[in-house]
Amino acid sequence: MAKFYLTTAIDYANGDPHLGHTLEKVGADCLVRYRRLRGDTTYFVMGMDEHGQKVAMAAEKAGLAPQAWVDQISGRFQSTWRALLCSPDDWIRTTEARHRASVTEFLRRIQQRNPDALFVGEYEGLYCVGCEEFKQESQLVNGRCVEHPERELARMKERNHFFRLSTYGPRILEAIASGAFKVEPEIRRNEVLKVLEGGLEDVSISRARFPWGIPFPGDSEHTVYVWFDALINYITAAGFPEAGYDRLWPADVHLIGKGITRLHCCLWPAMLLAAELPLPRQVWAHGYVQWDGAKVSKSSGTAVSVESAAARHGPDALRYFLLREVGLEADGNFTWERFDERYTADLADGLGNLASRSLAMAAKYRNGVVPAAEPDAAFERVSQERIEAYGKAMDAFDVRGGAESAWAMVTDANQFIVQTAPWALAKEGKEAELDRALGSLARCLYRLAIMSAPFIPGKARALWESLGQAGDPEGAGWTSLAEPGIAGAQTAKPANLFPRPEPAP
RNA sequence: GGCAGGGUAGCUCAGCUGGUUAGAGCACGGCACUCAUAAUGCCGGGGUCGCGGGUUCGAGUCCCGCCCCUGCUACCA
Repeated sequence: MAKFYLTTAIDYANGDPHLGHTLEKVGADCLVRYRRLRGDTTYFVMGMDEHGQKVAMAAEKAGLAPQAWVDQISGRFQSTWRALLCSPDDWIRTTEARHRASVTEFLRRIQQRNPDALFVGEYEGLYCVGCEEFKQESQLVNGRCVEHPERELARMKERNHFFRLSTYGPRILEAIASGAFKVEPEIRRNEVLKVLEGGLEDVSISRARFPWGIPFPGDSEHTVYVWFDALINYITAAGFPEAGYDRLWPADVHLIGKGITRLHCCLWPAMLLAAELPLPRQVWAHGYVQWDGAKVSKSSGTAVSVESAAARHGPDALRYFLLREVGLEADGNFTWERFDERYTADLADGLGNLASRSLAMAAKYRNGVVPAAEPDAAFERVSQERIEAYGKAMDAFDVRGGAESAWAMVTDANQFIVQTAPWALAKEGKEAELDRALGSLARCLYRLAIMSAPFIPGKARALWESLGQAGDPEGAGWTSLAEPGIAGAQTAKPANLFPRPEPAP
């Protein structure tokens, strides 16, 4: 049994969750549920990044102390993911004591094992007194701060702790080349390789003026730079520095957004190398959800809220849409029209209706009991092909392909129904053939309940129960797909799994 | 500007090392069926494959140029 430790990016606690965050959490949950189905021992972590200047400012704006503010935000994120049927094993927050201990120990470890990796230096940059922060060249307009164009930027120096990132490029490059550290999808790997080949620069990892952070070990005047702090969460959640963290660490996958690829593929591995800890096996950087073609982010206020999207057709439907339509590779678009089309076609008229008609026939002709008959050979053969394609796609994080393969079985089944016409068999008294047809359909629904579970866990379970099965479909395990044990089961027609939307007045 | 990826039916996308009339799903139109959530099945209309050159017996598929889109271009997460 393999171990599968998956993390998602911890979200920055300066605003509410949006659809962009949602894709990642739901995508991760889908992968984890699939691995569970495969029999892996999974460990799935989500959480919050709660330190840093922007959080402190957001708290101040809200009239709250930082801790009170992040408590509130954290609760909001957590309940949002729970409502979307995510199944994390842990919820990590960077303001927790365990994380403070982890960051402190992580830095001490570097200080002990590779003291050269850390040094005190001068950070020099353009400082905006209005914002009270350093500005990057790229942030400036006409050489001025956008927020305070009336002020002159001051060239200032600050004593900082630095991390000698520059020395780790070759080793990271080597880890990627050897496959020990995988960066996916390919487009992201190419980006990272380019950066590494171009050489890394040292980075400052402490801040002197931002009290909302973890004190820098040995220098209480400074706090740990928020990214250095945040990245460590992945190993904190594994239990570091307590004994036994290596049961989970290294992580099998860090699932992140493409915008933070560099931090996860350059800075984080370098930090781990400096601390002499194993690198994660893989970073997967997904694309973004766009709203009508425009980027969805905390800065664009026009975007759909997660609540309204989930309320539209329920949480299962939102998960399904994001996974089927956007997926984890490229960017994808969210529109109400498209969402409604997918919902109606794939869920209501597709899976929902298939379950409805199949179980109605089972009830009508066999009192709901699944006949123990040899399944239809052709239908069975196609189903095995779907299962294989599904597994192949899901293994490669291709959730779109996985959903496509699973839902192709819906079409297969509908075709099978029309071809065999069980109602005609019943009329003609062809009992053996009717048994075969109904038994084949039950097997198909059984498989669909399992294969759809990573996407629509709530509805998959409802289907599972209506098939007279106990527990949840993931628990049935991968091998039960090949040979569903459903003959003799007492089924019941479920309430509409996916009601058709009311026609607009 | 540099680097990377992409521009194929109304929409989302497949099209491997070039080869007969360019595919799928959704949407749309017609027919069939009645077990089902007026659902399903079958058939069909629909594309100058970004633009212009070139190589070739033959090019979405290779080469050159151009246009457009997206991402990255390092201490905002």
